[in-house]
Amino acid sequence: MKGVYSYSMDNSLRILKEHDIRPTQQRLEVHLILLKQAKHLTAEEIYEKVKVKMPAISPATVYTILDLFKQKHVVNEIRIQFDKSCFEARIDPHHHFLCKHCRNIFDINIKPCPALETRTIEGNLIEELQGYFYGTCRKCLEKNDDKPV
Amino acid sequence: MKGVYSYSMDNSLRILKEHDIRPTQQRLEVHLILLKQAKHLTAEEIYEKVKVKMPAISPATVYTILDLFKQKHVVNEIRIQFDKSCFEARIDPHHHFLCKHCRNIFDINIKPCPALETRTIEGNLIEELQGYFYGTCRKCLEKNDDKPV
DNA sequence: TTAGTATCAATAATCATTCTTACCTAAAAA
DNA sequence: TTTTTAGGTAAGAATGATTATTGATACTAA
Ligand SMILES: [Mn+2]
Ligand SMILES: [Mn+2]
Ligand SMILES: [Zn+2]
Ligand SMILES: [Zn+2]
Repeated sequence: MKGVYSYSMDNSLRILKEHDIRPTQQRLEVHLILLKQAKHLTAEEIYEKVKVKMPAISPATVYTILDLFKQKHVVNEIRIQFDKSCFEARIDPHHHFLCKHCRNIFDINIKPCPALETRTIEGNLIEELQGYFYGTCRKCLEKNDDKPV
Repeated sequence: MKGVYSYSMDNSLRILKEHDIRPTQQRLEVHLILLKQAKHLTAEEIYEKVKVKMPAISPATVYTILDLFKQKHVVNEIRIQFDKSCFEARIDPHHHFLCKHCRNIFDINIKPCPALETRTIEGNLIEELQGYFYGTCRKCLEKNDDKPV
């Protein structure tokens, strides 16, 4: 993660161009937000952030842009929460953890993960994978906060 | 899988009792359907099947029952499809594959999977996990059916 | 029996996401 | 420059799976 992404509009511009995405203002803004945050944001959260700079934008536009970004592989969509999607600029396959207590979502590194290292399983071609872990995060364990929200 | 489940109402009755679930007709019926199918069924599909025997039942009841079953760990819910959940009677942790072409969902066995063998990762306590794989299944590869639906 | 509790069906409500439509913009063509 | 064209966007309606609510019924324990 460190240094892989830098947070300038120039960078977003370059990345969009590299992926054959016409860089409109709205698309640049959405992409920059994801780059800057380096977090997992819902469409709603992204919409709220874009609206600060572009008050006229609509949620549907954000959804459309995220959909395009997904197809062009400039964002990763995760469905670790049942009721809504999150998006992130990190696109290399990696797993996620959702804490039942604090509801935080963060990346998980499984040391040698066979799932991440193979292209096929039992003859089936893997084009995408998602690993979701649910439980109690380290911080909440320390707080002895055992009951889920 | 072979022989682990048998498909009688007696078996459903026993399993519900073992999990402190009062065995109503509706609950037994939903459970039996999942046992018999040994597949991944949506709430809608389960509802349609229950309705054959119990025409008065409503979708909300099926959702309520599935929710109870989840809490009591007699079913496993998988969210490999973005728009709806599937349920299965198999409750030991295992991964799933969704084929983009034929839309089939099936179990995947990762030989030694560290994720399935550990209770904590980086200090975080894992209480549940889901591994979702997306791509082209063996059968569709054989058919040389390369384009997703 | 009777009060208290749990379950259920039906309906309405929720709410993230998608669809539809009309307008707008920017570049290509003339 | 003017016209054409394609694509992008905003707004609001529609979708559809799931959840909440509610009133009725069935079970349970004393
Ligand atoms: Mn991530
Ligand atoms: Mn399964
Ligand atoms: Zn936590
Ligand atoms: Zn297939």
